[in-house]
Amino acid sequence: MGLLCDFCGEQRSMVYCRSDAACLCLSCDRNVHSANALSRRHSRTLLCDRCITQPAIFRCMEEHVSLCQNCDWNGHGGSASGHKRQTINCYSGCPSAAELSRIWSFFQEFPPLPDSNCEQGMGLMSINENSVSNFWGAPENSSTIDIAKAGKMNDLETANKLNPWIGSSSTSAVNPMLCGAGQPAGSVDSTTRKLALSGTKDLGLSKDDFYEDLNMDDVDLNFENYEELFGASLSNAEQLFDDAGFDSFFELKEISAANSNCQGEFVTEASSAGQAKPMQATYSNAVSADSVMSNPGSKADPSLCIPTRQARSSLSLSFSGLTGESSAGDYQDCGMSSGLFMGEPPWCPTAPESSSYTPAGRDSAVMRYKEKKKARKFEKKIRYASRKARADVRRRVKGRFVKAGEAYDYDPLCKTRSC
DNA sequence: TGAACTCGAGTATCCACAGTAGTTA
DNA sequence: GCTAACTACTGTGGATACTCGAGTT
Repeated sequence: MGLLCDFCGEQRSMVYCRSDAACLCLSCDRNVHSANALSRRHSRTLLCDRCITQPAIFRCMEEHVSLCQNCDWNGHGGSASGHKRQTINCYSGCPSAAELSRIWSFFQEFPPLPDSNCEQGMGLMSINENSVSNFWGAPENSSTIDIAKAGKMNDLETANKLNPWIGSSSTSAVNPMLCGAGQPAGSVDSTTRKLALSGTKDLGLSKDDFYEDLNMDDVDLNFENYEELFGASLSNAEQLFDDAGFDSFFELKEISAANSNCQGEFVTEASSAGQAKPMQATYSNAVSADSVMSNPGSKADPSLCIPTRQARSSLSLSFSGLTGESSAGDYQDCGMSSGLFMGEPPWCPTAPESSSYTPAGRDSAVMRYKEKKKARKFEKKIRYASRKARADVRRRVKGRFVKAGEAYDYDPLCKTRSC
């Protein structure tokens, strides 16, 4: 990745495609992602104007630059800079320049492209309404309030027109904080996050929908030993999860808080390290939190994702203060939104109810946790729909595929062998 | 208290075969 | 450099066997 387009190597790269791990100019973006229906699903976002390697998360309206989380924090001061910032949404499909300008209200600020063909090409783009899937809610919820204030997205109908992601009222603009482009260290203020969450209710989305999309269920899977992992520091972590709508964590909190003897080093560390610091997850056994939070179903190296049972028993997940070692980029490939770990402010004052747990409450929480775990969907991503279609109709004997023409005991097309 | 047993949850494996990727002529 | 032919590999779903931990006897 670099300044020049990874595809043509000539034009200045402007957008980042996580699926391709490529930085592309607008022209090549259109060419590459109009090739087929699958490529049109790739979510892209702007490149950081400073490092030109990471997907941008925010647009600084004061400096007119797009910044990734790293550059926003390191060179820009994050939210502390006081600059008015706008969240940069992901998009998919082949939006036109006009549509991009509606997704990104600042799009017109961009200097004219050196190659006029690019802009011309952009004008030829079209959004494929059927080629994209929903990652998250509508932009008026997931973007910053500034958009609405600016009157760019204050009309739901207008927003829906821009939104091919959720059926008839969908958007192609997705908050990169929540989309697959990765979740860098967060400087999204809590207000924004709460707004985004409250918006889910308006859209008919539940919190379950939210954390399912963010693979939080997978996190549950990894953290079998949640009571040990979270210990009694839940009062802090609770706020973060609560902000993000993770009621499962609230349940964990209830369960763990009932076990008052679950005190770890982490508690002391988190409380003394100062609440202004974003947290960093660390493993005592050198397994990075990144690894743990990343795709739990990975077969490539399970040991990196899911510690052995023995190791898990000795694990202590530490949500301590932020250290400079943990860059935003470290989290960008996490299946889970790292905003959960890097949000600002990371730790809010302890919730008043956190100190009053009863055995009944614990039982209730355990029950709810088990029910939710039972109802959890283990959906896997289908990479080849054609293969799935064939497998769906392929005849089997005791679950195994059989050669065409041979006897079978299961026909998915008629469910009974008699047919 | 520890051993043996049961139960449930989760995971690995198997199968055929179309499609993809890489190599060679 | 391009094309065709060939080989090797991948991924798909359902049933089953297996492992492991927790609970019970």
